[in-house]
Order: sequence, then C-alpha cells, then structure tokens
Amino acid sequence: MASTKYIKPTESELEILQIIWTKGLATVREVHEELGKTKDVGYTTTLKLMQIMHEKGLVKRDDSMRTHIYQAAVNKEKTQKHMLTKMIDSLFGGSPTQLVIQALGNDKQNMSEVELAQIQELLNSLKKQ
Amino acid sequence: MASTKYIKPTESELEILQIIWTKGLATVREVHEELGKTKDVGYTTTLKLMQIMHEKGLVKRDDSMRTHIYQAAVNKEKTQKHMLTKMIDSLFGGSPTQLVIQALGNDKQNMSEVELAQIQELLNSLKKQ
DNA sequence: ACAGTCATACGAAAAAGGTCGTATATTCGA
DNA sequence: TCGAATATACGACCTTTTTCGTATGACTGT
Repeated sequence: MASTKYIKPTESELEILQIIWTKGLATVREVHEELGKTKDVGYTTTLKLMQIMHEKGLVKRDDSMRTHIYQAAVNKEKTQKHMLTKMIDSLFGGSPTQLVIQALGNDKQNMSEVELAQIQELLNSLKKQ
Repeated sequence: MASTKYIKPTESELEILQIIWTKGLATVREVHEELGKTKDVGYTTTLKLMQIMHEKGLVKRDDSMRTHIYQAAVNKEKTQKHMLTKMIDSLFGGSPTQLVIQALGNDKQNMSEVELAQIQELLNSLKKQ
C-alpha cells in the first residue's frame, strides 16, 4: 500500500498553486510577480513558501539551472475535490446539495446563460441515472 | 455605521459552530462529547476554544448558572456564504459555476431525486431573470 | 460533612503558518 | 574585470491557533 498521504495546502500555498496551475511552468519570480497583483510580500517570502511546497511534495521543480522551474505536483481537480469534500463535511453537514444551493444562490447577478446551461446539462445527466 | 467586522472562524471553531448550529443550545460538555466522535482532544481544550469564541463574539452564552449554556452568535448561512466565496476565489478562479460543477460531479451516487429537484427548481428561478 | 466529581478560569507552551534579513553564488553589462 | 542585479539557501522571528496542566470553586451522594 504505497498510499501517498494527502497533503492539505495552506491558504498561501493555494494561492501559489492557482498561479502554477494556470501557467503550467513557472519560476519563483513569475509567481511572485503574479502574486504581487493582489498581495504585497517580499520576494524571499514567496521563495520560501515555494521551497516548503517542494519539500511537501506539492510542486516539482527542475533545478538543473540557476533559475529553478516549478510545476504543480498535485492535480487541480483532485485538490478542488478534496477541499470541497472537507468543506461539505465541516460546514454543510455532509450535504453537497446544500453547498450547491448556497453557491448558486450566491451569484444571481453574475451567472451567464452559458454557465446556467452548463449546470443544467450536468443536472440532466445526473437525473438519468 | 455600526458595522460589525466579520470574524473568520478557524478550522476548529468551525467544527464547534457546526455542532452548536445543530443543537441550538449546548454546554461545553455536550459539544466536547460530540466532538469526541471524530477527534480526540482534552476537555479543557474544547472549553478554551469556546471561551475564545465567546471573546471573539462567535458565540453567546448564558453564564448565570454554574454550567454555562452556549449558542451561536453568527448566522449559519452567512458564514457558509463567506467561506464559500473565499473558496471560490482561492480555488475556483472566482467562478461559482466551476465549484458547482465539481460539487455536483462529486456525488453521483448519493444525490436523491428530491435534492436534484431542489437544485432544478433553483436553477429555473435563476434562468427566469 | 466531606470525598469525589464536574465546572470554569487562566497561563503557558507547543505547533503551524507566514515573513523577512542576510549570506552566498551566479550572471550580466558597461 | 568588477559592480550591480538576481538567484537560492537558511535561519530567526512573530503571530495565530491549538493544546493542556493546574488552580479553584460548586455540586452530589453517602
């Protein structure tokens, strides 16, 4: 049973993962620059965070060059699912439906036709079973 | 503008809130017993946590008797909404739709007719706008 | 009445997360 | 070639969160 224990990313790590997931490959500087758009921390802070993420196995890196190149080592969808499950358990009494209802109700203004159709489609496929 | 600043409950506080929301009223011992079903901490730990939550204003209490009686001071739905929004931002690129899709896709097995209908209804009301 | 049980209060410390300063090495450009 | 810029490594520190030991007072049953 070589089960790799699931590692829960922290808040900050999640922010960084987001960026890396989008970029695919990224250097510390790139991540830090992107991060800088929303928060304001020193470069070495970002560096340290990414080093820790590497130790934890959240990211992989190519350190064959001076400037290391990072990429995600954890799957985006899997991570989303994990966090979602945890939240459903801890906040919605284990009912995904309740969460969905809250999330939908949350966003009356912004949800587009396309998105609604997307959800409808998924809903249909669930009903058929 | 007597705006009460929103206080973000910590993980542990959320577990406790969840219990209190369910029970309505609860003593430390009751909460601790309930908590004991899933985790294993000392009684005074639970007590301290609840005292801190009281200081923060997350819970109210009646301390007119030796055994204090606690109840939630924050609204369940509001808290859910807050946490959800945060998660959508930090993990789903700001798209509630993506979260909903993940959440729905998560649970093919357990979702009942009733729940599906519930979601459908909500979806309809969103479409009409 | 009094030993045992059960309650809160409180302080301290461990654990976790985040921040940054400084050291050191490499690269780049004038 | 040499100083500025840029990269990583690493240690220290601060804050927040979580944990628990101990003190103290009240209640309970015999």
